[in-house]
Amino acid sequence: MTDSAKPTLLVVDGHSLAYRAFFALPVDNFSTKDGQHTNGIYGFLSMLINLIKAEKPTHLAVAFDTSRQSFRTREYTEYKANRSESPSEFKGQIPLLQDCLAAMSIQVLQKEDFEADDILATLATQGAEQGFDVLVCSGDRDTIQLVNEDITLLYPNVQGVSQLKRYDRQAVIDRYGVPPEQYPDIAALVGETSDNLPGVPKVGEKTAVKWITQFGSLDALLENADKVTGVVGNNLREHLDDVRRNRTLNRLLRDVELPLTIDDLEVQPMDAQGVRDIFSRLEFKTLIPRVAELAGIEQQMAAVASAAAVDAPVAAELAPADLASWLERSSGEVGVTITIEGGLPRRIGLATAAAAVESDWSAETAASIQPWLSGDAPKIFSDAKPQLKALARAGATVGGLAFDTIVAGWLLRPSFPDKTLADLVDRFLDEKLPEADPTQLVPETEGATPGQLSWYTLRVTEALRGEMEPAVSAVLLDIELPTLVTLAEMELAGVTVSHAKLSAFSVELAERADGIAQEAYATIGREVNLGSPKQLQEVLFEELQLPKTRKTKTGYSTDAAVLADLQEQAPHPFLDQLLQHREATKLRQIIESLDTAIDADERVHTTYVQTGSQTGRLSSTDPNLQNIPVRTQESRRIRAAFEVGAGYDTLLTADYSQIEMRIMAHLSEDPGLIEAFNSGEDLHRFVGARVFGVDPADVTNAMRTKVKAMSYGLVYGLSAFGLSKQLRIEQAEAKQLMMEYFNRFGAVRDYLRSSVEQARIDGYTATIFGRRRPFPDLTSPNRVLRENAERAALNAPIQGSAADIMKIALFRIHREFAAEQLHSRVLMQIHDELVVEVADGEWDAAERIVRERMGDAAALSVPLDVQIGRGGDWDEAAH
DNA sequence: GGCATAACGTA
DNA sequence: CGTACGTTATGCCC
Repeated sequence: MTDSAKPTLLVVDGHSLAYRAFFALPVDNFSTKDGQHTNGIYGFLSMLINLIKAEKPTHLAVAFDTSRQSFRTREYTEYKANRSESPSEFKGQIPLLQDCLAAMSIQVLQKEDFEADDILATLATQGAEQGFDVLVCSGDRDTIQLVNEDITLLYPNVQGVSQLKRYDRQAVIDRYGVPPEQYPDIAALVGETSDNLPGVPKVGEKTAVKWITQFGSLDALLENADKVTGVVGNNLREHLDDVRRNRTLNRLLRDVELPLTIDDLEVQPMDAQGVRDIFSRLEFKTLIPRVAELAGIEQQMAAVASAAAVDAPVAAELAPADLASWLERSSGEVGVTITIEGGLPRRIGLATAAAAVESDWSAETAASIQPWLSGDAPKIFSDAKPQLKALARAGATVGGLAFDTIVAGWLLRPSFPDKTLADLVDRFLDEKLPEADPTQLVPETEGATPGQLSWYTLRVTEALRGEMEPAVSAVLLDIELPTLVTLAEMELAGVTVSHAKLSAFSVELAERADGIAQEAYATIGREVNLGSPKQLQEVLFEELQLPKTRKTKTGYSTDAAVLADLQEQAPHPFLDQLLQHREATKLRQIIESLDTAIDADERVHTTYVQTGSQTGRLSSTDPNLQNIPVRTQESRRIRAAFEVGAGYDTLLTADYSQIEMRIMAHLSEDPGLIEAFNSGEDLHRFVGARVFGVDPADVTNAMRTKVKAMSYGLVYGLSAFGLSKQLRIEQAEAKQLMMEYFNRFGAVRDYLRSSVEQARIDGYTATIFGRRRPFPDLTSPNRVLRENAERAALNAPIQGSAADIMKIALFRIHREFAAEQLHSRVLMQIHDELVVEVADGEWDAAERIVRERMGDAAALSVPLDVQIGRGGDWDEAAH
């Protein structure tokens, strides 16, 4: 412990200690949900808090390096030249760490051209002169030279930064055999690999100490180098200049000009609000109380917390008529919450920043607020779609949708599982939304009421807006919210599915599956569960002794690709029977799930999950209408069960052809690819002609298949390995194909490379319209993680831009149908395809609107080609 | 009932 | 060792 009569100055090397923490703590456990790595920050702060608690410094500073360049690199260009660039996950943490220190009112020092250790040396020297007990905390051994009666070094041990070893003068002598001021002499002789400073070959600490002790000083040793015998003596004589250089470079400067004095380092009260804000942002929940305790600011912290966690206002229960007058008196945006029971509105809660009101939903309520609800007055929801649907069922329409917290939260962090307002309150306000405990019959805690939920919705909105870049905000307002309204109506509309067609097919398939199963049992001489991969493995690899296949977590794969391979290597009738059985049962499953989803109106109402993907695509559940089979002739019988509904004339399908390749052409500006799309020639034929150097007319089917696989693979970040597997060709041939392809379409390769590089720099990808997707793993040292991220980052702008374009087309079609007072309506979206139910006499108008709005949804450097089909059912309408 | 896994359907 | 999804049955857990 330090002498309590003397003030204590603690100076810390922020860079070296945070760097150690970075490698000591697993990055996976220390990342915010949006992917910001915090292990270095956390480790450093944790250490610093412990240090302050133990040492109680009166004065404190943390020094950082400014860059790798310093006066030392100018003197000796090789200095530290062997160090690899510090990982960008680490670099990004330094500014955040400095923000934390600023909030904790701790002085941060850095100076161009000097290293952190020079600043430490200067401060320590000044502090000692001014009568301080000085503690230097650094992970750099050069700071050993600073130790004297007044200056103690705290040096992290190998495990990390949690344990600091205390070096006073005696401890240095005990450990290194020389007093601190002579340690740089030892280091100069031995050299410092991490600084790229070679020493005398074969000379380690032992020899160096022996020499210094024997000759008394480094200078004396160098003058008498001829007296040193043996191989090491020769080595010494040959490396005198290296030693002198090392000694020059490892001397820390003690007279760096600094913009402040030791007095300025006096420990200051922390900014409780600031600490809370930045620590919350970094999700340092446990550090907050530790800092608070340290600073003696529990009270302030608690005050800040409770000031932030304002209790929701008690929502006043209003009579229906009073809702309208309350709304008239309110101004600005209103938070809206509709609770739903049996698909219909049950209660409504409204809130402004100042107050909340609520009411049961009734005909009177509806009448009272309908003018406001359907008008342009701005309304903010959390997960608006089900609420809009419930209102619509009750005959109420909503205008002026200004924000949706769930959709906004997803746009900011598409990888998050935030699906409820409670999640967002937790994450963005760092508060708990009051929730009734569902496990208790009589809950101790009351859940928030609709009015209060609306109030929280407004507060979360404010927090979300604070984080939204204008471009992302534009995606919300210009794409997502109009899409949301459209999706609500599509879900309400549903699509007619013929139970009769499905059940007939299902029976056929069931009979066939049974028949195949019996044959299969006969083949292998026993009954197994053909749906159990586990039992199949026994049959295939033990009983039938077929060659082992691709490994899975639990054994060997029995998937279709593997079974097809096996059939070639070691043909066996069981394999084909199994494949056929799978096909029949799979189709039957899909039919059954579809059939049970048919509602009383004979229609299937899927739910489109607007926040269901990381790229911007929709997903579809209950049932999933985006994976209805289409590949085989037989499976299209399922599509044939999707029929035009009563009161309508026909189905229209419209799909974008090769939209992702077109986006690729646009983004890469590849002249060849752009020409391909402008030429009117079949894309793959055109590309094949270029790649194989033949006339388009002479492109064979095999050639076309290959370039088609290549083109599509590009969008997914394919490898030669993957391509060879897909096409069942040699890897060398796949490699050759890729080379030829890129020779002809070089800009495509350039674009793909540069787009991943840009994402690595930015930390996210962006679509043409500004939708972002973060990719923290692009700089991961873990190769698997990094390469997975690279492929996903390659694909995200392309898939995402296609999704943006389809959404824009979709809601514009929806709006134009309404504007032209058509009864026709969009029913389904399958990523690049729309299915429209066309009313009597509206074909021409509907076809024109769909074609035009899909065609002009985005202005790319190539046209957007739209294929349209017509028929009484989905299969017929396909073209 | 809840969970992970393998398999497979779509764009 | 090609992206993005959702659903199903099995097999295991409690």
